Amino acid sequence: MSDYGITSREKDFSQWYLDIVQRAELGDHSPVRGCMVIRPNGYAIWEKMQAALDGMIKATGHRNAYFPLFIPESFLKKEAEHVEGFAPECAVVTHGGGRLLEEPLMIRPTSETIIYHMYAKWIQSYRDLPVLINQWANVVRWEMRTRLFLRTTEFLWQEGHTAHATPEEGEEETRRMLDVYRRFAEEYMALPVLMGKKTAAEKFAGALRTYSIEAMMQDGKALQAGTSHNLGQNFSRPFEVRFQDESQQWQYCWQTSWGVSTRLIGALIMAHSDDQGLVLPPRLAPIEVVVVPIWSSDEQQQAVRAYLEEVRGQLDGRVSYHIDDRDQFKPGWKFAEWELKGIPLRLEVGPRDVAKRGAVLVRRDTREKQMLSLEDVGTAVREALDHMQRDLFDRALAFRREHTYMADVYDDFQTTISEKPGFTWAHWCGGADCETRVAQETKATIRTVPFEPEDGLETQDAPPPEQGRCIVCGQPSLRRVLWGKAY
RNA sequence: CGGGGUGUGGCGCAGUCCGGUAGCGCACCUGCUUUGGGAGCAGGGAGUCGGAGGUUCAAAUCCUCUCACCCCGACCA
Repeated sequence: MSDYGITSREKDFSQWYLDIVQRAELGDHSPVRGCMVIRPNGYAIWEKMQAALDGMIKATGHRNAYFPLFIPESFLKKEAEHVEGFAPECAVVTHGGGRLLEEPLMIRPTSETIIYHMYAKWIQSYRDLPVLINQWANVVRWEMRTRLFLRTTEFLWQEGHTAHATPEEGEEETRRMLDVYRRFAEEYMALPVLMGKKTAAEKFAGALRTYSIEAMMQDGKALQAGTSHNLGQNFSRPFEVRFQDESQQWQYCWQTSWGVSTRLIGALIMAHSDDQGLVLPPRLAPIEVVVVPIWSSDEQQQAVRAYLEEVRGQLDGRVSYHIDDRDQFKPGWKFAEWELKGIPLRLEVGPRDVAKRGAVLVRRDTREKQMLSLEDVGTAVREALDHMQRDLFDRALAFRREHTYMADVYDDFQTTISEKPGFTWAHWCGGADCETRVAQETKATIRTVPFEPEDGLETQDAPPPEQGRCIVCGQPSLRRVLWGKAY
């Protein structure tokens, strides 16, 4: 019963991940290296994510727009750090219409440059601010090593780009959207995340500051699940995104950008799924309930089919469901199949249920069975979905806490990092050298620097500020930062 | 780019060392029996053995080159 062609997590975690992607038909390799086909099962999850997040982005005052795929090569070069960070991984178009182009076109790795070029045209006055725009788009980054959903050459994402009159507004926006991502991860993905600041080494190329949400996968590794950047005036200066303030002075805008990508589907898989297949949080499941009718004789089939109409009455308008009445598969086969695909609930309806005027409800995550009477089906299903959503979050949070450690001296830190998959809180002086040394010696990097009480955002589960010494150099440190191996 | 591995019906694999009529399981098609945890029997269809050269009477198998994918490392959401 355990071997349906999925490698167990214990045996080989990354093979398990790839098996889920293939067997649940979420995605597949394309003929082009590193590129991914998102299959209908995977895309349906992305559409659920888009719908929820798009609503949250609009609720915070943003509007959607679309900017082009091609970026003049010269644009990317205008911000020094930005070009240094992205040029090596850009795809470049040199020909069009059979002729060599005068200026090569970069395929966007991200859209700051092209968008801010346009902002410069649109913004004249403080009355034009803030500009709050989001776009859903594809981007291309020529990565060395790819993995379906987690890192692919082309991926889908949303990128928000805003312009403000003051640095305070920019900072506020950066944090607001980070918190939107946290809420989305927690409430829809059932994924607990740690918010915080990125170190200089990990920040976005061209940003003043980068914030992120970090999640723990079942192998104890960290996954950056969303980022929000305070760009300061780093782009508004080279792109001349300026406005006249109330006193007729020309000022450069204060800007932000923020994004999440199809990588979140990878996060979903690695956070919740098991050796039987995909486990989806109900709020992102394309189908919430699959109904599997059971019969043998024709008379039974007629009775069950008639009864199914009553069951539908319980489900219609309350949940999204699918009735799997294919005759070529036996019920047991269907059970396994829908579990593999991650559908949260299964409702079994057979002759015994017709006789008792009931149904059997089974949860995907716990495989717990519940006998229902017909008139309770609608509410029981709704309740089970809510419970499952909450349980997935609680389980993931408990897992993260169980796999989070403290270390005070470097020896201890190294042992913990190498022997215990997970996160480690340890003191750090703030120096790039110490960070680099740890990365080289242990493969662990600083995933996040917790917010301070006065920041207005809280890094849940972070140890409070305290006097300590950097685990590498021994210099004084005022707080522990989060270390871990990352995807 | 470096190290390791794999390419053989749709999928998973054996066969390669030691050259000699391409095989197994699943899936698929037909029929009958089945249906509350991946059904059984009988019959059937399907493969230029990743690609290109070479050696040989003869190549999935030996030699050379090449391509793709996976795993581990260097880059990253």
